[in-house]
Amino acid sequence: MSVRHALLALLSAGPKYGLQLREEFEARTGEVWPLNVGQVYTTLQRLERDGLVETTSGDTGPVEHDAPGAPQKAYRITPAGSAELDQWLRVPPDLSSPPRDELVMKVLVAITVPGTDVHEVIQAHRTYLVQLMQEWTRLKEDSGGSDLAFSLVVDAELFRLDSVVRWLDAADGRLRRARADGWTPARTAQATMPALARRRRIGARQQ
Amino acid sequence: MSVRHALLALLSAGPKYGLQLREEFEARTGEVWPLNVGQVYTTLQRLERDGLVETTSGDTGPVEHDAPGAPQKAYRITPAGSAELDQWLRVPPDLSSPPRDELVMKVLVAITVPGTDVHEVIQAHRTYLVQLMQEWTRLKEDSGGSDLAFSLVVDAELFRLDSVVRWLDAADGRLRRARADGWTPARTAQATMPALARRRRIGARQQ
DNA sequence: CGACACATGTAACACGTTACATGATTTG
DNA sequence: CAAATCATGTAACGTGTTACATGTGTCG
Repeated sequence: MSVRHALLALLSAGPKYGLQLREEFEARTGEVWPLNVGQVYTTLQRLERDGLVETTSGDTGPVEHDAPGAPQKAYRITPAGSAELDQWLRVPPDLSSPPRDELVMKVLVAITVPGTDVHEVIQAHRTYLVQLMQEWTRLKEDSGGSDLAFSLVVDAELFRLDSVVRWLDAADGRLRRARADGWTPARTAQATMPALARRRRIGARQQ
Repeated sequence: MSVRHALLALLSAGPKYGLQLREEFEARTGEVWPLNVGQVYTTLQRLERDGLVETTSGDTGPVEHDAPGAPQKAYRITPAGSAELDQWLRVPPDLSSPPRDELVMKVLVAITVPGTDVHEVIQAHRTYLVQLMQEWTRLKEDSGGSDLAFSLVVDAELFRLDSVVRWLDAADGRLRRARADGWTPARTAQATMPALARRRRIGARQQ
């Protein structure tokens, strides 16, 4: 839902066409978040279908020929689109359950995969993350803060990566402590066995 | 790609069937990350198609009738599936560009939407995030740390939310400073105008 | 002319969500 | 038996990705 509204926002500053939206999107995100063109067009189609956007055929230039395939098909935001955009800007994303994070998933899952050293997995990812942070930091320093959008996006990434590293450390400690308390993956697997499966196992049907 | 491998991981501890996978997935994630059943079945189909998983029709129970629709269709991980899982556990997610974050997008976009007070938008989200963190913290304390998976997932969410709050503060400061330096959204919009659009505007074709 | 950049699309796929349909088994 | 639960599946849609197809304009 991010791209959809980002396009709306770009259009709120004036009518634009497809490729232009792609380039402005990437400029606004410091060239850090690439956006493939195909998605721009399909998203624009959906926005038009939903009445949030309309094509200005003849406004930014007298286009007599409605011939299909004619270049420079400009889109303009509608009042409904502006309202939708205002809503989106102020309403916080997903109040419900937190998004599934792939790295967190890996650690959670590594706990119960036989023959897997969770500590080793955690450290491997930690090393990689620290390295990534160093690269981003270097890029940020090289830019000298001249590009506001770039600085903001890189900052966001650095803060995020830092939080992941700190979580990995916390998780490592938590797991070490749990193991010291005599906790084993098998015990958990048993404990989390669904009530259903406990009552009525896979093999229960056999004769 | 998270669910796919998570299912593989669950199967690496022994054959399981659809609903059981759903429940074990949610148990492993402290009931914080719900998983809809439909996705389990379609993902299993894809895993089977890719040879990472196979159905054990007759292993966990003598199922003479291969009648379609028969309950308890158990899946077993294949050697190829184990290899894939090992890979996934150790390879860090997406080395390339950072994921598009919706909240970051909102702030970036709010800068250039006419009639929008970025500071106000930032503060609105900040307030909400702090409130969310308090709720998660309360839930964590209530659980008393007895559920390892729950503690880990909530920790991850708390670290993440904290990093977002700190980014919002940094962004607010950065924007305040930029504005003090005479920076304006319009200037940026101009500066980030793609070379293409600068050379050959929307109206260039008229005439 | 031929090559290249601009510009718009479409097709196919992966993943995720919600909702619905269909059997089988258990339980009141 | 009837209702609830268990279990598997499908349909439709949104979003995102990659790749390809198709025009149009410019320029050497």
